[in-house]
Amino acid sequence: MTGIPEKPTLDGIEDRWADQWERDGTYRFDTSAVRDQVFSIDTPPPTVSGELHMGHVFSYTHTDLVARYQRMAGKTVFYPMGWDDNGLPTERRVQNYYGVRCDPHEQYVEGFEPPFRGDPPKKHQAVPISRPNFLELCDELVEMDEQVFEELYRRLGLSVDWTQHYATIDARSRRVSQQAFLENVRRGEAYSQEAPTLWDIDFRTAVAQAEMEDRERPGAYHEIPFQLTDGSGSLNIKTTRPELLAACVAMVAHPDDERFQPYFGTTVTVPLYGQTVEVKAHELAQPDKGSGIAMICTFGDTTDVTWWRELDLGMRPIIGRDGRLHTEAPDGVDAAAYARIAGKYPNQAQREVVEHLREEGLLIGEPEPIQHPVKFYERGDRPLEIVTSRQWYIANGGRDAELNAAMVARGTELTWHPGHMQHRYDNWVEGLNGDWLISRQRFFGVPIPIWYPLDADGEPDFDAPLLPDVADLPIDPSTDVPDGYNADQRDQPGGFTGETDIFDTWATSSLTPQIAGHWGEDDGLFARVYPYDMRPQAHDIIRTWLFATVVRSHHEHDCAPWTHAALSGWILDPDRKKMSKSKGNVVTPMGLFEQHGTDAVRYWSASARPGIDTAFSEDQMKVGRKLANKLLNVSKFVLSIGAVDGHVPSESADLDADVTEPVDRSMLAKLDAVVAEATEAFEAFDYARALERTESLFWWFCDNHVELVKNRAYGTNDDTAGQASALAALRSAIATFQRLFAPFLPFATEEVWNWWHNTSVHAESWPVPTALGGDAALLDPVIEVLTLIRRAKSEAKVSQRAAVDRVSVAAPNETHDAIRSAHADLAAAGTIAELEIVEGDVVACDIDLAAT
RNA sequence: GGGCGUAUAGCUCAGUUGGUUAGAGCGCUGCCUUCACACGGCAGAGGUCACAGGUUCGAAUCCUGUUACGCCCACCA
Repeated sequence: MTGIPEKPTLDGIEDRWADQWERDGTYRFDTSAVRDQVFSIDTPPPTVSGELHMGHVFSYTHTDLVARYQRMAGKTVFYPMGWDDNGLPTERRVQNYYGVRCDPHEQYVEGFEPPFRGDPPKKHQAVPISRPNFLELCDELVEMDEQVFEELYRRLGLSVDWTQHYATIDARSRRVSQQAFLENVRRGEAYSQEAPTLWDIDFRTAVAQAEMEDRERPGAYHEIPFQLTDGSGSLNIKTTRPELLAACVAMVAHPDDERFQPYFGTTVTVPLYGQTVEVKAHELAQPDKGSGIAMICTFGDTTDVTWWRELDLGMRPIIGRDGRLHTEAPDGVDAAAYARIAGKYPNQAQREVVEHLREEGLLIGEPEPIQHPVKFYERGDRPLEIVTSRQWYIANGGRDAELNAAMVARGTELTWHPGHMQHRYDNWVEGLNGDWLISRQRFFGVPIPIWYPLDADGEPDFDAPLLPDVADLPIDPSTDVPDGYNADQRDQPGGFTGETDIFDTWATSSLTPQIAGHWGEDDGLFARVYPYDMRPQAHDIIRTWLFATVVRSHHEHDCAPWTHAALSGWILDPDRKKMSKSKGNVVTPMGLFEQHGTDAVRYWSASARPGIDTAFSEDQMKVGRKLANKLLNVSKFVLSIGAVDGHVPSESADLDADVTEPVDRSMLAKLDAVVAEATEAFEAFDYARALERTESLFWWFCDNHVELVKNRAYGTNDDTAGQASALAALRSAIATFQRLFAPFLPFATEEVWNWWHNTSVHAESWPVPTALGGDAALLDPVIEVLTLIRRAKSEAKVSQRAAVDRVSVAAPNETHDAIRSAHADLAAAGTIAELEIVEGDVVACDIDLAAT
């Protein structure tokens, strides 16, 4: 208990209380709690990029509001924190920070010193280093970044239990990730397959459907004739990718398209390259697109893959993993013609093919420019190609209707906030077109824990993978050796070989509930927190993080991973565009914390309704600052009345006996209603509503009720019972407001609470309505009269303290009792000598100002 | 092409099952240097609730349609 300060201030309270909370373990999870007492949160692990941006502040505050409410409402809150440091963003950051690049062919260098630590010059050529050296640098940088992040999150006032923390690349995450995958393999939910796959030619890795996005790109229709092999004419196609003519394996048109029905089953010759292909029918062919008949190539797009599979066509792959056309012509393709494009990138090959077509007179008309959507890896710079390779998949309902229905059903088990976000989930699940591709041909990530036996020729047997023992996890198959083999049998005929791929980052982060809850390591803890109560996250990763987590939970635990999914919106800049670095309009949170105070920044976040994209607004932060300041000052004022040496006399427990005045009971009745509303709102995760109701009554309380009763509270009228009533009601109200605001303004409320308590406000119980049964409406006509008196003084341009000789209040009969009950308070608040009440249709005042 | 969301004061937004004169904050105007707060207080001006129909005694709220903006999804020939 610090007592009431002479001059309350918000300056410096963040560091003081953040340190205190850490010392006291205020937010520590009680591991002995039973499940019913626990509120568990599957916190999003932010990508550790070295800086916190406003989007983090915004959404993490939302989660913290709910966590703080639940804690005060009596729950033990499991609020862990994770860092997502696994995957491409870290690889990129390591490359840029140290001026290196990973080349698996390089030899490991003991004690390697990178050329730079931070900001290599722009013209610096990245130094190739081995994979182990690269991973060491990843670990080093991640550790530095995480320290910076933790400081920022503490400064934001998150009530996280920092002892419950994890990183998606740490040993526990690797173990959980590998163990869950091996369970998937054993149950047949995970499998490897050689198949056409979306492929980023720059990152040289396979890409999942969820990481793919459409971008509008210019292209052009090239009209090209295919000669019928019986010489009876030609069929013309329009294609945007003439460079794939050499990969053509068939033509296709819609089965009902009368223009092409006569040709189904006949053959044509591919121009330039001479291979003979058949004309096929398939419903996916669209009669109104292009010329109505298309060529099928292996592979130009995902429709080609579908056609190839369903029509059981042959394969003529021409694009390699490096994005270049193969140097050798595929089967049946004219080698001399192909030589002109061999080894080129697709865009170069296209120019060459068009030139070639022109030379041969096989281009009908000029290419017709169009804008069309092209698939990109969301982090990539060049269009995705489709390359055949062996990859690992987890069944997610993309190929199995029954599983798909089960995944949709899991979505209905969740309570979505806001509810309409479920549509996005349904949309995504129902639109899946394949299983979840989890293997990546990258370096920094969790290794796929699999080996393959090699036959006498040294060829791996992919159908009989060697699995490690769960007790040995985590493992790295590139250095660890499977049971029954010796290290020197690695990559030898009759020996074994390790899987070189790693898991996609989502394959690990889809297990955050299991990682944070110590699944497979502390079953008691896991049972206390799982399924979690809440998954907070951004709505743009429903199709990735949210869906993937549901998939893993469905397979492993046969339930939904949480009961509530709370989706937060985005920050928009004042032009209503999504805030982004490239636009140069990102503001750093630390500067805002320092300028406005953390509580003020949190206030801005808290005033945004759940799931709604929200404009960045420093004005809102100023309002929050004002609110925090007001809370300090009104607390000081109220608590100072009747205080001794800055200390408030201990509270009487018996409000019923102390609060006797109808006016005071009316105020507490209004507060009761707000407590009920705020509680109801928080139970529905609507923190913004709770704030708005609380704040609205708070200002009314400061401006009206305090002003009305302060003279009685001072005891200026020698009304002892009235004074006791006023003081008890004021202190009760202040105690309630301080707790109602605690989730929103954790620093300011802790500051004022400690003036008169020895406990943390964040460990206090959430307010419940009093049992006084006051008449909430009683004060309304009273305050109306007070406002009229103020208006009269304002219009007369005199001070609000100016004395009034006489006021005649005209008011409807039914309000007379109420106004009479506040007669003395009104007279004192308005400095009125004589106040009379007469009948009238509406409340009105006739005021005689005293002569000055 | 399918789906979802939003549209209320100059700006940012509330408005809970349809119910008197549509609310708040910021900004703006005027006033008060008041003994909790000038990082303050009091008061005031400001709205055809996107548009068009419909249901109803009564619509910002429900229904239909239209427009604008944003987002998600979709097989890109």
